[in-house]
Order: sequence, then C-alpha cells, then structure tokens
Amino acid sequence: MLDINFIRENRALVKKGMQNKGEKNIEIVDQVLQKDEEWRSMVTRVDRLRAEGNKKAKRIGELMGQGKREEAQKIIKETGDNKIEVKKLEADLSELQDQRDQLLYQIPNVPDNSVPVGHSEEDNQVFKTWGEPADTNWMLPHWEIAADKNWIDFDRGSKVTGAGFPFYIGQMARLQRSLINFFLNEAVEKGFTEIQAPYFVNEDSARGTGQIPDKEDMMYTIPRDGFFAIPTAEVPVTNFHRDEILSLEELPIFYTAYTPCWRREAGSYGKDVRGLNRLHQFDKVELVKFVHPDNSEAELETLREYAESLLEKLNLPYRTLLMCTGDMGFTQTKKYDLEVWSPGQRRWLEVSSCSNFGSFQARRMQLRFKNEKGKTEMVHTLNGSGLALPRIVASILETFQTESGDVRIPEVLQPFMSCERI
RNA sequence: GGAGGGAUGGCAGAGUGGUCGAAUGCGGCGGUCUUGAAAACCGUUGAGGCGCAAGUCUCCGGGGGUUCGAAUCCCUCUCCCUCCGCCA
Repeated sequence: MLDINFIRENRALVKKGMQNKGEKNIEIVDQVLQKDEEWRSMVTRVDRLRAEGNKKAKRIGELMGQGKREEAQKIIKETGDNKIEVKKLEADLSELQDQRDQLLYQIPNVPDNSVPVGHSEEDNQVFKTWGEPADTNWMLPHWEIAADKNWIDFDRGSKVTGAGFPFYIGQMARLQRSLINFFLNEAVEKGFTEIQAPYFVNEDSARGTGQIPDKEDMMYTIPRDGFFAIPTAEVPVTNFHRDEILSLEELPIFYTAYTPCWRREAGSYGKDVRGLNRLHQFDKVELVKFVHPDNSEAELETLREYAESLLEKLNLPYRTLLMCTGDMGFTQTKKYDLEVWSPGQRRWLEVSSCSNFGSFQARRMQLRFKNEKGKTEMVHTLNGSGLALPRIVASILETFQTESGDVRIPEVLQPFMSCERI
C-alpha cells in the first residue's frame, strides 16, 4: 500500500497513476483522504481524553502511596464518565482506521515515470529482442513432440488430479531437474543466496506481498488450516523479512528459490491452455531483492539483464517488453516481461516478469531498515522469475527439435543431462 | 494427539497491581585517555501515531476482559521448550 502521507501530498499524482493503470474508482483517493482527516481529528480527541485519565490514575497512585485514601476515593469517583467516553471513542477510532485502511488497500502503486502510458498489452513497448525467431512450417508444437516421445502425460495428470497438472516422464523429468539446477547455480554465482521456502503461507504473508486482497482468487486454499498454496516463491521469500528492521549494512539482500507454483487460473479456461502454455502447477526459480530505495531503479535493470542472460545461455530467441501502465499490475512501479519464442506455435511465451515494487510491499509487510541518518525507512523490494520452467521446456522442445524427431540439448544443460540430444 | 513450562528492548535477563517504556549485563553509538588500538571510565542507545511546536498517546507474543490504574490479574488464540505417544 501507499503511504497515506504520500497520498496527502501527491493527490493528483496518485490519481493520475490510478487512471493510467485503468482503475475506474479514482474518487477513492478523495475518500481515503477524507477518512484520514476524520481519523486524525478523532485521534486528537481520544488522546486528550486518555491523557486526562492517565493523569488522574497517576494522582490516585500518589495519594494511595501517601495513605490519603479519602482524597483518592474522591478522584476515583470522577473518573467514571471519562472512562465510558474513552471506550466509545476508541471504538469509533478503530472503525475509522479500518475504513481508511480498507480504502488504502484499494489504491495501486504509482507507475514510474519511465513507464509508457497505455491500456492494454498492445501498448507495451518492445524493449529488446535477441536471437532470430525461427519461422518455418515443419516445426511441431511441443505437445506433439512430447506425445511422440511419451515425455509428458497430460491425461494421467487429469485423472490423478485434474487438468493442468501433468506428469513429466523420463528425460522430460530430467530436463526439468536440469533447468532448476542450472537456474539456481547461475543465480548463486551472481550473488543470490539460495533458499528453500515453505509451499504454503498464512494469510498475513499473502497480504504482505499483495495477493490479498487484490488477487485472492489466483490461489489454492487450505481452509482448514488457513493456508494458501503459493502462486510463486515471491510470497514466502519476500515475507521472509516481514516485520523486521534491517540494518543498513545488510542491504542489499538477494535470494533465489526454486518452488512449485500453484495457480487456479480461474476464468482463463479454454484460452491458450494447450500443452505447457498454462498450468495449474508449474516449477519456477524465483529471484527476490531487498534494496536501498536509492538503488531499486538500477536493481530492476540488473535483474532484467540477469534473466535475459539465462535465455541467451540457453540460446533461446526472446524479446523483452516494458509493460505499459495498463498492463503492469497493482503493486508494481515498473515491470518487464521476457517472452521466449515458440517456433512450433509461432508465438511469444512469457517466461519471466521482473518488477520493482518500491516501498509498496514493504509497507504492507512493515519491512524497514535504518538509513544513513539512523531513521527507519521502508526498504524497496523487487522480484523476477529466473525462470519459469514450462514455457522454457516448450521452447526448448520446439526450437531445438530436429527433423529426425530428436531434440538437441542446449550446451549449458548438457552437463546436467549427460547427453547432447534426447 | 496427551501432560507440563514459557513468550519482556539487538541479545541475555529482572520486574507479579500504582511516577514501569521498563532494572542490570552484553552488544551498538559518541566521548575521555592513547602515536594508534585494546582495556578502563563517562555519556548515550526500542518502535510507532497525532501535532507547526510545546507536548501527548499507543506498543512488554496476538485478541478480548477486570480495574481509577495492567508487563504484572482473568479469558482466548498463536508460537516456542520439555516429557509421553505416533511418524517420513
């Protein structure tokens, strides 16, 4: 969420940001400021009453200590009304605060200046392209290759769990394991600390990174225990430092984590769901950064470059999009998507998304650090996929398929696969 | 799953109804001394809200209650530890 004082001082900017992100409910900014106004005046009232009560209680203590019972009793009698009044106003106060915060939660992060304004994916800017997308007729889509080789079993996945939960078999299981190892090794080499995270999180964590309340429906739930199956490692890893005050020297902190990811993908049935394009469970290596506010812009660029380097090492043609305001999401200030070329489908597939959240997540999580002046300040958080597996697998199968039906293995994966083709 | 014990500032650890946001020690920061450092000594050192400020309020795991007054008493939840049972 945004800082209420920031909104107070930048009302127009926040509104413009909302507009650019395609939010209809711009008046919410005025509403939240109105509520804040009410809340603040209520705080003053309550504090004044509490101060009065405190003073009396203190005086009573003194008198009791001196053995002046009667005088004390006299003051005790006076306190009754004040006490009732305070109780009532405290209730009002917390209600006002709830109302204010609920509005606050509905205000999205303000896009960075460098983000192009636009409504839909058509307005995203192609930031970079790399490699030469193959465009020939003979190349098969990955699901046909996988079916030929009996590498992926979608039907049995459906039987055992449901659509979007495939089995990977033999060399395909090994390919996935190789990719995970490759991605983790690369990240560790770049200074990311490898961490293994829980696959379920509680409600506070889901709120901390912004899945609640904005994207609640994306997650699978375990209601009996109040857990959510993680839709990305971002959630547990970013929440790792929730409610902490880090020291200046600890920053920046870089983590990488492999986890499965679960997404309900409600509402997207029937759309681009062929093969590995869209699954309910998939594997991903995630990168998370906690940085000094001064550095988050630059850190986003290095994060993007790092993710791009992985695709280059795999020799997969890709393009990088700078997402426009309307397509970037609620919590981000700026976001890049990396899309790999799928020659069998002749389309781009998103395999990474690198985002800067500024202090938006940190504020929800109360994740702070002591700055140069010794003051506590919100850290900035970023994350990026490095990378999501299924579409990488799809692209590898399609890009490196041979006319004999085999698939060549990218050189960087050969040590993990112990072979050059499968 | 059963029984018991616990949760206090960066850490350790006192505090069981009254001036306690909290002793003391360690750690951190500043200073004295020193060529420099160490030691010693002195001082300082939690987070947050409202307010131009003076100031004031809140926070001793979370929530609720008793009381003029709660870190301290009661209820409840969560987590941790010990023992028993079960178990990859």
